[in-house]
Amino acid sequence: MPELPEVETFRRLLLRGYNGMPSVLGKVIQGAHVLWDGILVTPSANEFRERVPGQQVDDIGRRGKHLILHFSTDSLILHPRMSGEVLLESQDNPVSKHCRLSLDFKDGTRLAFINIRKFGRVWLTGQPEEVLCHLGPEPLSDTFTPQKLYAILQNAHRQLKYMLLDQHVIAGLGNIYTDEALYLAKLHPKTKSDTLSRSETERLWNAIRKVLREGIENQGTSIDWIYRGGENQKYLHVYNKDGDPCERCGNPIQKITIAQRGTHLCPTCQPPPSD
DNA sequence: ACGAGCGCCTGTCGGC
DNA sequence: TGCCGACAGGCGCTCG
Repeated sequence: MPELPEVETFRRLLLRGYNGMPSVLGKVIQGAHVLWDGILVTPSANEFRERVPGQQVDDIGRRGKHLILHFSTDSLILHPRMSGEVLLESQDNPVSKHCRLSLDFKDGTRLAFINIRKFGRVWLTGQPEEVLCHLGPEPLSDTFTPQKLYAILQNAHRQLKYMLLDQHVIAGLGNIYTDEALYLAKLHPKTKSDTLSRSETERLWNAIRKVLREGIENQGTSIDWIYRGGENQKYLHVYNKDGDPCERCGNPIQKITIAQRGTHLCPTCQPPPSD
């Protein structure tokens, strides 16, 4: 599920508090539960349960699609992958069937990492940079400029869809926002990255930032049963719109497969590359 | 270097 | 109604 805007939404909700729950900042952990061991990359479940209690939540960050809870001595890194959610609730609530890991705070609240499909991953580490160092630049940061994107694209001869989904290249884009950004930029997803002109690159740069910013403003994209939090689904232009008329030209939106992923585009506004 | 295929999981939806 | 296959917002691996 979550791409950058959804994870950023989790971060902001935890910082600000929601659902009648206060912010998690300053909370002290009393107990830790690992309900499915496979969710932990490191350390072992037993070590996790021993190491976490007593630590306090000092800050919450995000890097790409990773949510980072900075504790007194360790950092807890959560990657929701396809079906992950973070839930702040009272310990009086029954534990969700799909809860894979949870923290009980001393004030009676609980942070639950919900993961229907067991694709999500969790790290507890004193060196978060070791987990995150493989990631490409943050697309919304000031240092991510059109010039930087141009250099990245010229450095490879790959289809744009593959390129944008690759977290080593840019951190945070997934299938929805990639399709939306390519549509806004009027670029076909099979276009080879190093064939883009400066102005096409600038269009793509603007489109990436626009779809991510709008996704955050709308608190993420909810799709049917997986994530019901956000409003952004109302504002999608191509994703899951196959057969609908393109808002720009009226021709039907098409769905094809690239990188084993459903890929949505307007074949008229996003003409296929000639090569 | 690049991209296709597959595996990891659980749930929903549509077709028969 | 029930069964069965296709499909799903991610990513790491192998192979050609």
